[in-house]
Amino acid sequence: MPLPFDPITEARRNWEARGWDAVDAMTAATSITRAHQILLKRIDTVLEPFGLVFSRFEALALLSFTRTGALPLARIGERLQVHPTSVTNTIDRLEADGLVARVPHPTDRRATLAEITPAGRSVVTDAAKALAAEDYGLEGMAGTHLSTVERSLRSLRSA
Amino acid sequence: MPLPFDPITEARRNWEARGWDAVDAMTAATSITRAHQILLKRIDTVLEPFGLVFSRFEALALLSFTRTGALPLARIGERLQVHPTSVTNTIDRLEADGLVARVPHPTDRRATLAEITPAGRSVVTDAAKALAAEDYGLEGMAGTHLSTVERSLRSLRSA
DNA sequence: ACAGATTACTCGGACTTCCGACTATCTGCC
DNA sequence: GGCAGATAGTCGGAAGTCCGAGTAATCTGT
Repeated sequence: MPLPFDPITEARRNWEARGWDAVDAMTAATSITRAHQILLKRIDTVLEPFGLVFSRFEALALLSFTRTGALPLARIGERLQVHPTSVTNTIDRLEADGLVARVPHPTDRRATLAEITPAGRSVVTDAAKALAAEDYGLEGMAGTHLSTVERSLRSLRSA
Repeated sequence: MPLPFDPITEARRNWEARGWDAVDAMTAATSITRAHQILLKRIDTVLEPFGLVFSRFEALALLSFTRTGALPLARIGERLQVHPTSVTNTIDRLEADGLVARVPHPTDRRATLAEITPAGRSVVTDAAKALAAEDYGLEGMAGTHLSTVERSLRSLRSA
């Protein structure tokens, strides 16, 4: 089933043979794309028994960290770096499962707060343990590489 | 518009304060997810004038590297690590735009080859130049980090 | 030779994400 | 005050990905 060679190493060879530019950048971009594919699949597999996917888990975790357990949807979108409509969809699902509740913002009538429920706290705690037990899908990676990746990618997201 | 702090650094702080495990793995996983979001958006923006998205560009580039300019769909899926139905969809789009053509496999009547057209070769060459000019969306990253990321992620995809 | 397993591709459906557009509300500035 | 512009959330639609299932063709073992 697995290929007898690494597709990215092979792609790099082709790129170089063709004389195309920015080979290092291409290789890095492709690596990040593949890593994301693999990671998301593994994480969602772990999360599946909890009725979650990664984006919903992230939202739930974020809410669980707040002082009051609630946040306006717009703030969730900023933190998770996703489009407002994605937040609406995410919260819709979490609300349908009883893990969060929409409550009106006390002073701003435009805004809606998503508030984590006791069930939500319970689920997110269990799910976090399950993910930690699987190293968030990164089991194949040496520990030193974990912080290296984070450090190297920091400049990308700050830009 | 931009947050006054790094959401991932902030998340890490929360994880630690909560006493959750595998903090390094969580941070790395989240970093990869965000990097992918940013990257894909930048790349697709560059590719948009060519009527491409990254997955279609990758397929086209792969075909352009083959000896005959053609490959069975299944082989494309292996190389790009995507589901067979995604390949069908990708090739559908490329075919509709006249960048590839489906031709029957000469000896295996189950298989279909996707063959790059002259128009496809022209587009992929131009698109590759445009992407290289933007460093594949990785402009914010120092050169040394590019190979570091690729090396660190290699163990993940081989597993 | 031939039945069963495997492989290749496609279709329909479910999900997630984004964009554009729209309503409601708030804010700043004259 | 009041109006222009920004901000909050939702809806409809487009696109991409995956999974399960189905059809067709090829391969394998006895």
